[in-house]
Amino acid sequence: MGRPPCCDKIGVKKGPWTPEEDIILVSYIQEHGPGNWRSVPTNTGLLRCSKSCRLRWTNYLRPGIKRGNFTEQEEKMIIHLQALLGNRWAAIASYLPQRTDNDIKNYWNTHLKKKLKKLQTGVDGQNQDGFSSSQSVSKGQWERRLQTDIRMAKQALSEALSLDKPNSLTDSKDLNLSHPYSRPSQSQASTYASSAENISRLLQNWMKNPPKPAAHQTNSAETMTQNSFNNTTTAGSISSEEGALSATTAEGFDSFFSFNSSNSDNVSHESVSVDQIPNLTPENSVFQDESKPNLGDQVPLTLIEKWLLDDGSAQAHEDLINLSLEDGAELF
DNA sequence: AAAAGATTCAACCGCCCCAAT
DNA sequence: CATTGGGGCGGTTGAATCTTT
Repeated sequence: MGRPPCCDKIGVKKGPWTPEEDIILVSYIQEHGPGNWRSVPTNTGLLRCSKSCRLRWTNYLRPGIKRGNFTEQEEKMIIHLQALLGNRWAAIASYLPQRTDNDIKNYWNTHLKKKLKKLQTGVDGQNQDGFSSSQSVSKGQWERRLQTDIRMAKQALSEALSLDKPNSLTDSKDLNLSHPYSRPSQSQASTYASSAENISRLLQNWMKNPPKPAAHQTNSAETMTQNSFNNTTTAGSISSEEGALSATTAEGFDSFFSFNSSNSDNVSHESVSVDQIPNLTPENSVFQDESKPNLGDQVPLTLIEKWLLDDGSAQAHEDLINLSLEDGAELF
């Protein structure tokens, strides 16, 4: 059985995305919104499979993504969430709205795993990272209690619900709408900055690192009047910390995306409300439908943060249990 | 300065879920 | 009911980059 991979087709391009491809993809999504990935390669002419397009969008081009520089708080959240949820990176990522599951997964595999290993083999007590063993013991106890509570509550709930099918909360679709573990919902509003910001940064970087001779090039976008792009650019190279492009070129590219330069110049890595973006056109607002939990829809996040960062917060724990009863119970 | 080794992370692969037919 | 196929997820890979020798 099993279907052949969607990317096995001849003529489907693999490997790193070029800036031209990024622009094409972003332009298309700006116009049509994310989703219906199957049609993206056909409609855009991109020689990429639909999965590749989706991945590129969700992991890199999607607005509001924060890259690199995980804070200590984020680290702690990831560690505790990983302990709770296992390698369910998408679920973990739902608590860190600005991070992608891929990013978290990578960070876990490259940094946190080692860190924890060190901690386990290291000396007792306070460690260099600020995680104390006593704290983790306390967390461990809490996690066990949490699991037990969830299991009991789940059992009670399902018994109760078996008497009341029509409004059953086991209809996970309804429940998931408000749950942080839920699959991203198209209906969720977003506070993401426009992806134009991402592209703008990307282009800024490209301008900083002028194109190399055409040997590196792939098909160059005909809409661009510039030389062909440097093929090596994309990921990791557009961090906001990178220096500024000359204002004129930045403005030029920004205007290409109906953006003013202040947005792209001042990428704070904080989520930017669509309302805060002066030049955001109605087309851009399609990103409001982007499918990640947003910061405005943050009650569960706040609770779990409270829980993660405050051992003594029994009320937060209770609230969390209440909120995550259904999905949480499935975890154990 | 150069080679070797280590690390990082974007992208791919294969599997699963589930809605549509 | 079974089948199909799109979308999503987690694991893995490998090229690029960084660090050490």
